[in-house]
Amino acid sequence: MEKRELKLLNQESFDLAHIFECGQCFRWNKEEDGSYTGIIKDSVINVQKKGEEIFFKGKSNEDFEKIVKDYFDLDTNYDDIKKKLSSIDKYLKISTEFGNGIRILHQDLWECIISFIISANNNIPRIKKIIERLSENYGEKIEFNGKIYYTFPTPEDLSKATIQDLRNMGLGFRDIRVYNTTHMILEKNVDLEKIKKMNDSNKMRDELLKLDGVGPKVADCILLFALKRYDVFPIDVWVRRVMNDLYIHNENEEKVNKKEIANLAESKFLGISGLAQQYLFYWKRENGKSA
DNA sequence: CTGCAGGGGTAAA
DNA sequence: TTTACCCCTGCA
Repeated sequence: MEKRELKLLNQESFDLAHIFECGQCFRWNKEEDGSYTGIIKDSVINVQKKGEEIFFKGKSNEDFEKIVKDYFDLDTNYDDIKKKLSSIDKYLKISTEFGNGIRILHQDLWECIISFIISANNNIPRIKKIIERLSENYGEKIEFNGKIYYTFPTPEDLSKATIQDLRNMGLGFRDIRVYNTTHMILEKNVDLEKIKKMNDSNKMRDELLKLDGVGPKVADCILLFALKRYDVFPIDVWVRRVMNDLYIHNENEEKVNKKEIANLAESKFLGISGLAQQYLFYWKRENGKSA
């Protein structure tokens, strides 16, 4: 493990809070100085922004620059995306301004699958705690700047946990799902490497849906956050709320069916509905009903 | 202090 | 289409 540093200048659209707090990831934590520290595969990384400069410091065995560029999706031009989205209507215009600096992270597929299985009918603080516990117990230890961090466990490592072990770590009814999915992936009943090479979003989704605990919403989150499928549109309670408030106006929000939302998203959001969603979702969540 | 709803859904009936 | 689900927090 070696210490690494990387500095970026004039990086368009890069806001730490908006990236890490928009609900896409669970393992980044804010430091007292305003920077964020997190784990990307086997690397610890601290990100700090000072004016126009962004500093990445960390510990890694791999090509640090490559990891950062890939994970933070630096080859995608978000100014173009915002321009395109804000031309749609006033809500996209407001929300892309509000969420200026959001980027969709390119997360590890395996970690993303387990994380979003855990997210089912759960809240963010508890999701984060559970993922930390899994990492502490089954991941690998890394020391950085005097603190101890843990990588997210590999399928091999996590397969050592029994269902009872998982229950003891607070997964609740999700224990059996994580257990089954871990073993399905380990035994290549579902081959993650094969999924990464696929082109058709629908075929990828079909593969993911074979995993225990992966339903339509979780599958779409995985497609968006780990497989860079910007055309998918994960529909959860928040998205349904936002879409109803802005476009559908049904008095009984719970009666709005998913198909109606999906059709609306597909026709309206120019083939990048996943990105549109992140802006709308983040904007509405941070502003409550007043927005 | 106790009770209870509800949280980024899914699987099973 | 409806229902239970583990655990935790916030609030009456």
